[in-house]
Amino acid sequence: MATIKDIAQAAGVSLATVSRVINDGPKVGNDTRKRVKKIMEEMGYRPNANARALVTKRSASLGVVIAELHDPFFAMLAHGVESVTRKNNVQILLSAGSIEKETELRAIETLLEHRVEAMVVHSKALDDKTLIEFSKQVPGFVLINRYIPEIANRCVWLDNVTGGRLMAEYAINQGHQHVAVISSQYRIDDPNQRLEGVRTAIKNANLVLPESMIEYATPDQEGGELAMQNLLATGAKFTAVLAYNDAMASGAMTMLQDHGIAVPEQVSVMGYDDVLLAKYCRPKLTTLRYPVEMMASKAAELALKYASGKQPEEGLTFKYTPTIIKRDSVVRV
Amino acid sequence: MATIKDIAQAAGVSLATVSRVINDGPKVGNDTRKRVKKIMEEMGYRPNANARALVTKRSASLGVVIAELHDPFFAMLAHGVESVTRKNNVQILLSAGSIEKETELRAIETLLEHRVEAMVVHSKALDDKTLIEFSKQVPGFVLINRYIPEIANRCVWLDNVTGGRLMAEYAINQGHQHVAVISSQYRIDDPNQRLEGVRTAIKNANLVLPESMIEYATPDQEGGELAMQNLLATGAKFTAVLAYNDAMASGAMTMLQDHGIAVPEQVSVMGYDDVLLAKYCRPKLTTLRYPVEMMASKAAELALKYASGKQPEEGLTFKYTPTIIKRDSVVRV
DNA sequence: AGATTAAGGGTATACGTTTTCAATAATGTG
DNA sequence: CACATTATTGAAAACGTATACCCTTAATCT
Repeated sequence: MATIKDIAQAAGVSLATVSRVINDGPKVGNDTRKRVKKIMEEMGYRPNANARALVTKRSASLGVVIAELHDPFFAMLAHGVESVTRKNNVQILLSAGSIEKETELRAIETLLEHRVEAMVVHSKALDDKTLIEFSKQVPGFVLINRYIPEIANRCVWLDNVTGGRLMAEYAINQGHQHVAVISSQYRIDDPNQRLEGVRTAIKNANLVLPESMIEYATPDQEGGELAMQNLLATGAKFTAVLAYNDAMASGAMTMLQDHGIAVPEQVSVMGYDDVLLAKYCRPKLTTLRYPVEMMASKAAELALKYASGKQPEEGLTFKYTPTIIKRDSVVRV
Repeated sequence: MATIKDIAQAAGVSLATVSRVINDGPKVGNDTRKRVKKIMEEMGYRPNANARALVTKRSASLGVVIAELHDPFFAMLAHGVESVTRKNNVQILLSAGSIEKETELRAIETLLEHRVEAMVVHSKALDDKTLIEFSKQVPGFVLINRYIPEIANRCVWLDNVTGGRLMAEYAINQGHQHVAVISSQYRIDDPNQRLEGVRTAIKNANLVLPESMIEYATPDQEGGELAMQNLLATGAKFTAVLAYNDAMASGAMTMLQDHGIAVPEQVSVMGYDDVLLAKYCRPKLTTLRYPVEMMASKAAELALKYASGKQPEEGLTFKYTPTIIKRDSVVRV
């Protein structure tokens, strides 16, 4: 592969001149510029990004750490990031961390070895201290779907407590007095916060949520089915089910229908996240919209901004609040 | 950030020795090795991947070109690749090409600038010649979901013609004499090949497929709805619908149900790809399994293998054949 | 005892860029 | 025409790492 040196030789100029042409530098004559460009074209020259990153100490790439790509939620996240990196001619370096401490750590470290100065990180397994430490090493370090007070201005997150509250309030306003909850068995922040919001709303309405009306399972369709099966087995009475996410909601609906219980006529179901599947399943899911894609774009922009030297403002954070998307899985009683 | 030089100084050894320690090189005593390692740990040393790539001419990363991340199909593809790169300690460089010539080209070129020697490429917009040219420049160049005879040993692809045939044969074997087809309006290879297979099967069964029974639309749920609407509007009679993919099938089902037509009792529907949604929608979709994830892993392994110097065998190619997944959207008539 | 070898470690160069500084040529000014 | 600018170019150093080659020293062999 042709290097800058080859071009210089072929054009009869110095390395410096060629470099200036490549970077549209100012101090080069019009005729030489044209000549060099022509030769670059002919020889199929391609700048070496590694050499460039080495000397400039800037990598023109952004690191992304997510859990699992085949989860639609993360696919949307990645897409949100990609749309802004493409605009800015920045390359994406992708690492999956699968919500495991070891893996998340290695993912970030690999990115660090590549000297990316911008990073969008989705981490649930690492503790606050570790992440704060990383944020000191990487100017454009941004967390998504997580809030850490000490680095609030690097956090793009969803207000899950409010989300949970909105969800429950909506069900209650639709006349539901007996609600069941299907939560995730992984005790990371998100399910806890959503549950907390739900509890608050129920308390405010002077209703009760017995522990027996809460089922925990894996946050996917199978988990939703299983949780609903357990709920039905206990013989508990409820007219609405609030699920941790859309996949669980979908599973719950399937199980209800399999038991001859009509959704939403006999039992209403609510999801959370508004991923693709919410529109595809039947009945269409009433859910809470988590604007991941928008948030991911925001995070990427932020990361790029901070990376380019702009200092994060103090006392600022990027909080989003989910909104109810009314479809067909909830009905007034 | 500490460099090899700093470590050498702190440890009172030469650069070469430190480098040897880092790479588990042979010519260094046990005690020095330990001492250097300890100092590296203390100073938080991290090798600079760019410098390393520059001097070794190897990048320890694999480039991936796909269309759009938020399409579940590509999310699964990316996931398949990721699972093998993680095992091999290789980083993913991701570029989206959105099935546009310009964008796909830029995506590959950016990857080339990073000097990745392994690449898994999903390209539909670039012509054979261009891709063959690239394959000469990148030792580990592998195409996924595309077949080019000249570089057959670098192609991991699905036999779409056979897939289309299997699909139609299944419907016919279930007694369906009048089938409609919903295809993609984008005239890239895939829909054409699938359609070709369908046509063959119908001809073999001495049935006919009038052009009026084929509708073209965007390959998503909306497209499926629209296509079905058009089909219904013409008043055509059919008992089975073969869709280009699962999303279109799902849209078609929705529209049928909205018109009070029961699926599968009155009309059977078949999808293609077997993405997540096929299991989530109601009735569950009978579809053709496209083992993307497995194929993507294969492609990644191949790319890494070729990149490490192993020559591609002549006269070899990696063809996969889809299989029918029987669920609930097709019924015997 | 001298020669040979092996182990451990150091020196220096290369990888492909960018960028600072100095040098030259071209242009303008009085 | 002499001088001061300005525009264009070149030489060289630096970025952080790997490695081929050379130099010690001590151990082994004849």
